[in-house]
Amino acid sequence: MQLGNLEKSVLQYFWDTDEADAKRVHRELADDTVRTLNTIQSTLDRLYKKKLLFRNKSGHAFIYRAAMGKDTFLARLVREVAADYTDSEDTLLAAFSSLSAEMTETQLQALESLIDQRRASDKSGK
Amino acid sequence: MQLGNLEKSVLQYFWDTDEADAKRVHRELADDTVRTLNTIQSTLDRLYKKKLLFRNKSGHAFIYRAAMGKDTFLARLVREVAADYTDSEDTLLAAFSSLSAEMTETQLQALESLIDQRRASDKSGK
DNA sequence: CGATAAAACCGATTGACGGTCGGTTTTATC
DNA sequence: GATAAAACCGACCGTCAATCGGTTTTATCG
Repeated sequence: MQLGNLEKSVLQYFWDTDEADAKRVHRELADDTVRTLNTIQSTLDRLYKKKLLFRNKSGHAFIYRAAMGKDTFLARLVREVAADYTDSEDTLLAAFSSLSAEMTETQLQALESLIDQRRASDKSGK
Repeated sequence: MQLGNLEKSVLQYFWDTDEADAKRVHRELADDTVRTLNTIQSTLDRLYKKKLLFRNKSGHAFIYRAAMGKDTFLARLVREVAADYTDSEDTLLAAFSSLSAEMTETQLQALESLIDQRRASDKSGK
């Protein structure tokens, strides 16, 4: 899932903002001095077709919202990238292993507590 | 660093093969029935300009070799992808954290031994 | 040293795809 | 049913990988 710059900005926008229609995105997105509302609409539509945004109509306009959280999306991207370069089913581990080679001790520790948190939430919630 | 399909195949080839010239890559790469030697040469050149392959001349031809191992490259890609979506300096951790949410207990354990290995090699080697 | 063959290099073309909009059609609403 | 708002369509541009024909460079050998 390779995205263009505007697509990235818009997605980012929806990770900070629950929902918005094209007009609002156009108004609030940082550097929209140049862009037309139409451009924003196209981008919204492209992201919708890529299933990265949900939408439903309200009055005249579609209201959009992110289809998944940033974390989920990031994880998906990373898995995708890794899958492009590893045959094994364990692309996750492959990605981790290559990354861990560059981590500092502090980061390794942070990672360990991440793992622990993960286990804790498995036990309690759900 | 976005790569096309042929570029990926060629890179993959050089992770299995120490060095080769265009002719050999063309001959040995799986589905080269269609492609011209020229196409391979272009791709080699593109990868060279992207600094993903080294090369030096031997006789008429350039001999190419991978500029970095697969793991290093993968790590770089993952960091790049993550950096596109996180402001923080800690894109590595961000990527890890999103991925860890999807890992099984077995994988978590594998990850932990990875961390230990990493520490062990820090102590001894280097 | 100059012919020759091999390979590099150059440039053109095609196909995707994102960004950008103008213009037309659809549609909610009064 | 008129109207205004928004969706939708289609076109064009820029970028980039893939592809390859043709020209230039160059290593080598007689």
